[in-house]
Amino acid sequence: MLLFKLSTYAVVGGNLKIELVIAAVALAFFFIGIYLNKKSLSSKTNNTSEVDTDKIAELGLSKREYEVLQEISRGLSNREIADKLYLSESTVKTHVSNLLLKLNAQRRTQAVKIARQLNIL
Amino acid sequence: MLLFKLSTYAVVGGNLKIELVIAAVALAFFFIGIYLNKKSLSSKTNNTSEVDTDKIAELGLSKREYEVLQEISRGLSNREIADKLYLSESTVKTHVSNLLLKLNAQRRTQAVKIARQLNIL
DNA sequence: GCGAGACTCATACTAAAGTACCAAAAAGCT
DNA sequence: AGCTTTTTGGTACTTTAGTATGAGTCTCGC
Repeated sequence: MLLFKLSTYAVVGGNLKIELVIAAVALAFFFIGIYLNKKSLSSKTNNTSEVDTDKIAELGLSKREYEVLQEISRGLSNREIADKLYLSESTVKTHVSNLLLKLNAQRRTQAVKIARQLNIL
Repeated sequence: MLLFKLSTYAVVGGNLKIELVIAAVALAFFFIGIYLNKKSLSSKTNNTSEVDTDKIAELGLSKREYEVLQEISRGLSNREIADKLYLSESTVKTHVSNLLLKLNAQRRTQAVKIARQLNIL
C-alpha cells in the first residue's frame, strides 16, 4: 500500500515516466504474490511430514515399542528386528503384541497404516 | 505484456484515472505471480504424491496383483482381501507370492515399503 | 481359432506372526 | 529403599503368511 501510494504521487507530480512506475508496481506485486503463495503452501505441506510426539505419549507407546514399530514399517521380520535391536525374538513378539493392542490393530501391516494416519511415522 | 501496454496507452490517452490503472496492473501481476508460483511448485511436489503408472508396468505388475498390493498397504489380511475382491484365499496367496517376487520383497510389510519408495502407492 | 499371459483355485507344506501367561531383571520416581 | 513401569525372555499354542506345484478358465492380440 505504501509503495502504491508513493507511485501514484510520483506520477501526479509528473517527475517520473508513467510506464516505469507501472512496471515497478507490477514487478513488486508479482513478487509479493509469489512470496505470499509460498508461505501459505509451506504451512500446509509441513503438516504431513512431521512426527506427532504427543500422540505417541497419548497412546502409551513405550520407547522400545515405538522402535519396534519403526522397524516393522521398514519391512523387517521379528527375527531381523531382534538382531538389529539386540533382543530375543520373544521380546520382539511381546513388544509387537502390546503395540497392536495400543494401536487397535490386528496385524503389523494394519499397525503401520494406523501409525501413518496418526502421523506417528 | 499486452495488459501492460494497454494500461499505459489508457493513461496516456487520459481517459482513465492513474490510480485505478496502477491498482489494476498491480492486482493482475499479483495473481500472475501466485499462478506461476503454484505451477512451478506443483511440478516439484507432485513427484512425492502421485502414483507412477509407468513403474507399475515396468515391474510387470498385473492389475490384480496391484489391487492386492493396495489392500495389503491398507492393512488387510489375505482372508479380508479375498472377501473384498471376491476371491478365494488361495488366489490371494498366489497374487501375493508373485507380487513379492516382482518387488524383490520377502514379506508383505517390506513390499509396502518398497512400493512406497517407488511411488507406486 | 489359437497361443500367451493373466486369473482363478486347490492341496500340502514350511515358516513366520501373533496370543496367553508367567516371571525376573532394569530403570525411574518419590 | 520401595514401588511402578518398562524391558526382557521363556514356553506353549493358534493363526496367518508364504512357497511349491499343478491345473482349469478367460481374454486379447494376431
